[in-house]
Amino acid sequence: MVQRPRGTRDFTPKVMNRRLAFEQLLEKCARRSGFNRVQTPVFESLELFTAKSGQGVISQLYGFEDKGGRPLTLRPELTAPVMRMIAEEMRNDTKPLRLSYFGQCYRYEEFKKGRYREFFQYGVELVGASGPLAEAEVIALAISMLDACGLKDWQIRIGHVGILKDALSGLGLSVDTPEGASEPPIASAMRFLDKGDDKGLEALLESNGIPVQNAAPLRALSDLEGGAETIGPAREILSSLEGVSLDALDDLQVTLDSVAALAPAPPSLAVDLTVARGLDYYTGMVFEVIVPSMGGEGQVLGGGSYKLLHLFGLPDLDPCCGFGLGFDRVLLALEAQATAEGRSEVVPGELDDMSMIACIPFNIDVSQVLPLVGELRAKGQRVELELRGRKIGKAMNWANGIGATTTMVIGPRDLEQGQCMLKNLETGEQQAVALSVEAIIEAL
RNA sequence: GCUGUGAUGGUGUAGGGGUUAGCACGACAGAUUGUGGUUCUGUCAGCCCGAGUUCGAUUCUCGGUCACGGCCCCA
Repeated sequence: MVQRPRGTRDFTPKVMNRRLAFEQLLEKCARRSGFNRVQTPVFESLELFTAKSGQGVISQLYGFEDKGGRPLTLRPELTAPVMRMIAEEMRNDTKPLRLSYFGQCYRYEEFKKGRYREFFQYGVELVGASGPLAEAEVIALAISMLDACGLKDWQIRIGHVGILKDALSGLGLSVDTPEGASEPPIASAMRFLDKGDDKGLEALLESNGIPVQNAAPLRALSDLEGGAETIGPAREILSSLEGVSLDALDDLQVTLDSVAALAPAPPSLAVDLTVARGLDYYTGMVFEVIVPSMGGEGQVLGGGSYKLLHLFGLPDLDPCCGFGLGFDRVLLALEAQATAEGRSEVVPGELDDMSMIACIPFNIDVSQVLPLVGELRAKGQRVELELRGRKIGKAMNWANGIGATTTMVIGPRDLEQGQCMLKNLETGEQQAVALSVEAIIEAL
């Protein structure tokens, strides 16, 4: 038997119902903040992603050539396509742009729980406005979304790549990659700080001619933990270092205050100056959301301020701010939470509007009920018609099996009397109702 | 990139070098030609793929594929 390709998934109606409910919930949040949905192609020019992220990404791309030999690839993420679309289609639109998107992305890598070769990303980009307030809008939306989906166990970590970068370059570490090295000294330093590798950090400072005693304040800075109150100590540490500006820290303070005013309070908010997004186009505030119970694949959302539009000839619109939400991962977290709490509703609202009429023509010609079925559907009712001519007992079983909430039995006797028998499958109550759309809807 | 475990009807599982391969759920049909979720009966449906060892492999060995984990990485 042919199986589905490695790292992909099928979604049955039951699962899809949940996914649609989740997508709609996210979309509603986005719309309330003024974000509008866009969509881009599933495949793009290969160049779009190599330009943004470098040649290194090619190994994880589903790349191919079309019949004209043009190098293409399935998209590995959605930020670059949206930027491309802005440059191509939206140059003259009123700024700032608030865009949301949702779609499949593809990465050729080993997959596991919460990590698939075909995965779904929901995200937003705020383009054409920058600074602490724009950043706060984006973070506040992320918090509102997670709050709305009912997830309880999560924490948001907010940082600012500029702060640590300024401190390090202020000390004299270079942002340029020396010959023969794989990364600039400043990136090495950030990695050592992130991993807690003090020896590596000290060796690095020494080899760059920087007094080793600077390692201690850097370490203290990156070890800072806590909420918004962390800004104070950070300010003290930074003030003790030579040639370091406090502007970024001031901005972060404004962002945090604005977020607190705009969004519900998250279960846990941490200011962490070592939050580093993977790629270097992030220029300012960065943030991520972790679900601790998910272990190694626990990062469910990540974003920040970045500069990408200069690649498309629109440097004036940089920096932008946005985030991507791991649709599959959040759903996994919600499912785990629902299981733990013994709830059947995983996504808020997924069980709403489940009413469905199972129409059972009994010993009559089906054509006699078709107009009624059509009218009920036209009025917005979900109506499923028994198509196999089952006897009454089996038909009831069928109605039960498809999850109908009401059965509508119409037999010869009913036709004579101009009625149908409506039965509520939950309560078992049955009543005769006149054979008209209005009467039936009224009786539901 | 490294590494551990596994693969039996549609689903979940038992078993084991020669078996009518067992059980549960399921779907379908009947008991029940105007009323479901219970019950009874019947039917449907399975040893991942390839090679090797063997008189004989679903079982043992190797390879592949797929699945589930732990690291590394993660736009």
